[in-house]
Amino acid sequence: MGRAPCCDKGSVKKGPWSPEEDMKLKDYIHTHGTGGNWIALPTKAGLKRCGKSCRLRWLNYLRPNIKHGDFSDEEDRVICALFAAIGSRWSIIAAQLPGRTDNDVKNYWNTKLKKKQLHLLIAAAAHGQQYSSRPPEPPFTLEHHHHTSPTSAASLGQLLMFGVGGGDQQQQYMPSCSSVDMSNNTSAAAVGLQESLMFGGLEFQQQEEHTNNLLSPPPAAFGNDIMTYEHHEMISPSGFFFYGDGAGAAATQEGTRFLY
DNA sequence: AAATTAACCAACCGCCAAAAA
DNA sequence: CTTTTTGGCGGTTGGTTAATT
Repeated sequence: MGRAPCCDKGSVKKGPWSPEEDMKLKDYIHTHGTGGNWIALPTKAGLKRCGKSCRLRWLNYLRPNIKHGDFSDEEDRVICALFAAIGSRWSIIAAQLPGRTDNDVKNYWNTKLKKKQLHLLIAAAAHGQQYSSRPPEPPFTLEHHHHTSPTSAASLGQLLMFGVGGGDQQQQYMPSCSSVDMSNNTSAAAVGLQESLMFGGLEFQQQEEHTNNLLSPPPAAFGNDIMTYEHHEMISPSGFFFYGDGAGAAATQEGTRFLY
């Protein structure tokens, strides 16, 4: 038996929000706040909506200082770099972009940026050049609230990025600490890894099983040295080929191999 | 001009973890 | 300590608009 639904599906309205509903929600929150209880809020606000729906509407659209419209080049770079480092942790990525929501960033990545980056990669391949995308200027901070798995794509990225240069081994593999300050890591190696992981991140996300293989044996068996990862390979269903050669992961397509 | 396809994005769904009971 | 509730997250869907045939 599954969990009880958070609200009566039959009596709540679904679909797009009307201006009237928006007004009701806005007015209520402006005068009463959220009250720390989204489930109870719609009833109090006179809305026939699920609490989760209200929360989403408020966070993604109605709350103040939401930025809509085109993303800047700098925002592109932040998204790409963070995606490479931590994967599809949209809430964390969005937290680095004032006024942007996780939904917004996610949509932007899935519909535009992913393709844009792919085209850049292919264009670079056609000219026999190394792909280059300047990472964002440090410092920015990664708040890490939800630790998933030490072998997840996110952890892989963090491990590779933050593990360079030694440090506490447990923290490298279990990045459940409250924050990781990237300004502490300005080594050329880290920047190179950040760039080279960019396209690995694209597919690593969907390849947890493969990633687990990539990272075996288990973390406890590894030292601080990133070179431990050399010569692990994987192939994604999309045809991209990933491998770690000790200098970072790389992506190839249609027989073209990039070396960093 | 109409039909079809692609792109975009708001919103929903289900899962997970933390908090509360 | 266990169970239930809630908030938050990421993946996905479906409606709308734009572009193409």
